[in-house]
Amino acid sequence: MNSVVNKIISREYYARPTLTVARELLGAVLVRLENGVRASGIITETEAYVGESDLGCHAKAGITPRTAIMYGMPGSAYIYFNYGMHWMLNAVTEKEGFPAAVLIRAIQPLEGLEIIAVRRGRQLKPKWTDGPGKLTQALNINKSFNGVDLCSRESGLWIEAGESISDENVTIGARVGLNSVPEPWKSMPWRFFIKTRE
DNA sequence: AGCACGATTAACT
DNA sequence: GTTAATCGTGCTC
Repeated sequence: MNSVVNKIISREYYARPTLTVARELLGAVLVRLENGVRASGIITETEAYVGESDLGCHAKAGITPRTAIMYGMPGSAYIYFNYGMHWMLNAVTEKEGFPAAVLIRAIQPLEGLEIIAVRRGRQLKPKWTDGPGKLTQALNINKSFNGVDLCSRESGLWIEAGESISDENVTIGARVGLNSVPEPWKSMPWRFFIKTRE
């Protein structure tokens, strides 16, 4: 697509502090390969969920069947079902044993516009992938990807390095949707997004 | 076994 | 701004 070779992001990258990974994933490219066709998008919004002490993080409940993935290998996909209808995609971070992940909240469609249009065409184009439940719908990501290795192309889902985004183009704020989460967790500035581009 | 609720979305007033 | 849709998960009984 562009001049940058499609370089997949390594496990060492995900093994770093979650806030660092959340910030640096902005500009990276989320890729879904399905039947030989690539559908992808530039990551434009992320949120960090960090450990059992973070009361906004599912890991606050400790190890359960659902959260076990977050305690596992960095670079794994943690996918959960919310509000009875939406799949949420996260990338597991930090060292194995420490439960944390980055929620991918939005992307800007890059490749596979045709297939994305089939799945999201009922909505206006700017709304195709501007929410966590929307991008999983657009790229056909569901429960079957829970636990897959994002550092490998085997599963058909991975993340590639992209343009790096400078600080002046990034907005940082409180995470979204944590309505009943107590302070200070509710207001932690752990949401990162790229300022409006053209 | 039953229950309340959620890291949301789309449609509607 | 308000609300229905819709069900897995973790907690209580």
